[in-house]
Amino acid sequence: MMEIPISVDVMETVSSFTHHKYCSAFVLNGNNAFTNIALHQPAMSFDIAIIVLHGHFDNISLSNFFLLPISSPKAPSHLFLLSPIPCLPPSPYKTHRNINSDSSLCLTLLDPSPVLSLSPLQMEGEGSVASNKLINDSNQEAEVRKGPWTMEEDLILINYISNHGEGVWNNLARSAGLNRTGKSCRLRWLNYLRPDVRRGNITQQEQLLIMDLHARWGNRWSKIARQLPGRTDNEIKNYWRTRIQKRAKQSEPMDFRSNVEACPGSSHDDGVNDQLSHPAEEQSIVSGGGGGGIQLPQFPCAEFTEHIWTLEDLWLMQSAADDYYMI
DNA sequence: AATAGTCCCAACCGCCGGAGT
DNA sequence: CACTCCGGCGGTTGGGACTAT
Repeated sequence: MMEIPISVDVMETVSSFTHHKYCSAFVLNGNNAFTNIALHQPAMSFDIAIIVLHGHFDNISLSNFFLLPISSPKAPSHLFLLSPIPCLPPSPYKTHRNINSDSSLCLTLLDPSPVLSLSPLQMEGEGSVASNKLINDSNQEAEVRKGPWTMEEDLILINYISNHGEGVWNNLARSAGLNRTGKSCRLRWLNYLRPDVRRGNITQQEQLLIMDLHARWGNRWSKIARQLPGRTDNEIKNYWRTRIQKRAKQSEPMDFRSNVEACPGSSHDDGVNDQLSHPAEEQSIVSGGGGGGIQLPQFPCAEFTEHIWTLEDLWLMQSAADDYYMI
């Protein structure tokens, strides 16, 4: 992976867009870590988000970007992407001053209009099967696309829903110009793109809750998921099958037990089950609310820092923000 | 470094029930 | 009542990521 240093010129460009009251800019580097490069406000609410793609990405997911807006009560009105991917045709926002002679730096405005022109975000990695199929399909028309969603499709879907809301999914797919089934769009939105989808590892509390609810309800994943805000049935199902079921097969003692026992107030199974048997408390369990004020995470401030935000940090931000805005 | 094996999860498939006609 | 359409659900799987050899 070739790392491209962020030049001062880029910083100036970014800074020129950070005059907005609620605005932030990030560098997303190849290690899935976010470097905050121009944070002017506590990262609780963004109207504009600027993300600089730093380095080379073979496989990048839009969910990485949406970790930013989901920490705010509303989606940002604009999302800028600064990308060192070669840009054709030249963007009016294009900056110069080489970062690399081969790769221009593009500033792409992702306008929330329903019609989205092709951005320069085509990643090399997706150039093979998926996009070839897309091209072929455009010739043959009508053949519905399957398989992994591209960033373009994600953006189209997000833009469309943010402007028109959810509706009849088949109509939505047609109206948005997505060559996908309504089912596919629904699934993608609900399991992945929806702003309130919570990501990150399943916590000990969530694991306990999943096990308890599964004991009660069986494989009713969607029902179980409703008790874990932000978690999808698909995620819980996968988690169960790949972790819990596997361990059960191996007849290994669940490692959560030792951790649970280490937690004050949860010294044995009875206590845990008692706690879980009250739905009202389930909410408090998963949201981490144990009484007392909610501690918002501390964010780096104004000037440029080298502070690295990992995905974990952002997940923490998101959950804290969720709690904050629910007050 | 190369290969094989394993893990994980996004996305698909098929079925079902409800709503509308 | 029968049919169609659609959304929701649970089961399954392809393939990329990761780990072990």
